[in-house]
Amino acid sequence: MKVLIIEDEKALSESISAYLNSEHYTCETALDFKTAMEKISLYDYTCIILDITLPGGSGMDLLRELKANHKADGILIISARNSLEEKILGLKSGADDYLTKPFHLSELAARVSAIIRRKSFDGKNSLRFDELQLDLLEKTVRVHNRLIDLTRKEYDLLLYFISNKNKVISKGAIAEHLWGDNMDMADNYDFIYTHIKNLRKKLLQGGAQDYIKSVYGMGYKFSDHP
Amino acid sequence: MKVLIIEDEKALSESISAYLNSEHYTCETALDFKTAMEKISLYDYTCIILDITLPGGSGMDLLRELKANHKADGILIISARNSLEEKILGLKSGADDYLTKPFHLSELAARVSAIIRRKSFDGKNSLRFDELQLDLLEKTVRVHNRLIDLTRKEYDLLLYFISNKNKVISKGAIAEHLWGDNMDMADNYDFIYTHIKNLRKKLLQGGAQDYIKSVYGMGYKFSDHP
DNA sequence: AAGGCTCTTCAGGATTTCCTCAAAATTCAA
DNA sequence: TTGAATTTTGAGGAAATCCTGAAGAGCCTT
Repeated sequence: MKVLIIEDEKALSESISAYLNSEHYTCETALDFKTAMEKISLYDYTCIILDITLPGGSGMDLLRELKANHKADGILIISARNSLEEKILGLKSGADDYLTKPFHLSELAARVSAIIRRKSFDGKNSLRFDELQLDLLEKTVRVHNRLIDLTRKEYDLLLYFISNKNKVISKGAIAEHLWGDNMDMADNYDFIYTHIKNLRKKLLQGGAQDYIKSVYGMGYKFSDHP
Repeated sequence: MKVLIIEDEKALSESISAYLNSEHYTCETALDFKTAMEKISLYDYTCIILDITLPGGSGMDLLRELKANHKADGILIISARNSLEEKILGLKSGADDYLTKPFHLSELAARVSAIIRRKSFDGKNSLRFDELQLDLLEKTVRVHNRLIDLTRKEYDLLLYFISNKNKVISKGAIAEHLWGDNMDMADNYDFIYTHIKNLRKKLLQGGAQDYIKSVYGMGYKFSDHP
């Protein structure tokens, strides 16, 4: 799950990043307006954390841009306490949530998590797929209530599969979703093979079926019907 | 499904091509105006990706050309962010969708897929032909709800047949649509024969009729009435 | 610094699909 | 009816794709 942090205070940006990272999110940061615009148009994010009081006041343009492209990304606005309440009130309607500095990182994380749940998972915090139960808060996966220990990439992969069940997913899409763009994979899908293999093994060992069907020459499909 | 990429930046053109390839499209590229014009007048494409900001600004001429020939091809325009918004707005009406650089390859692919669905499949993502049901996302084919396992080429072939039902299709056209122009087949259609044979066999074994009629000296016709 | 965990790379082998080829069958036209 | 062109078919090898285990690289914790 990818989060973009748009915040010019480097120290703050980094601590947010570190914290969310430990909470299992893949974070990217943008320290200025230009970088932020580029990243937004280039990539999809599950959630965007936006400091509305960017120097130059262009935070609002960013918000407008996001709305114009009607991206489905969740947006969490953070701002200094003393900024103009009214403007922010207006902006608030465009965003999904709002937080004034200073704040506890744990609160930020909680809100990010809430936004993502609301946006992507219909307000629930667990996904079920046949015998599999995936808890978004605990970041755990269970088969028949028995815990399966997955690494981060495996968890991401499984989450991506489940949210695209029954669709054939190309390896290009997988690579892009799990690694972003800082990966020049050209014609090398070795690591995908490996992660798929490991995920399969763990699910099987945990007592689940092999939901991951390989579709030769096309990609993978996550489904329960044979 | 054939896609033509008209884009002068070779690197971009190639990564688009690679990605769409992994998503199961047959891609051809044109790096300049002249090549593009030639290809367009020579071949049919399911979708055309057009960089409107070609050097020389002839992207617009191309669009006009396409409209004049009222080809049914779907058109997706890509352009640099800073190009003249108004002109583009005008052009927008002629095209089916519009995307500003830089963009995410998965987003491009999603739009291409949407255009094709809208243009060719009435917005649906599944096709029905008599007893046959073809799902574009799952990439599956069913006869009376029973799954038939097809290879990539067989699937492509069937999709091509269904979208040209009741028309006689030449082997040249088949070759062009399934292999693009990077295949010098001279006068050898053996591989088409083989794939037709295999497709027929699988459909029959799956309990379907033999919809594929051979038209001696002409090609094939996909139809249900005898 | 050492150990553990995760991620990546690599090489091999297994599997699946694709293409080639030649012989048999079919169709068409004279 | 006969012969030439075209299509169908099966078999087998070539090529592409996928899987696997093991080893290396990187990072974090202790």
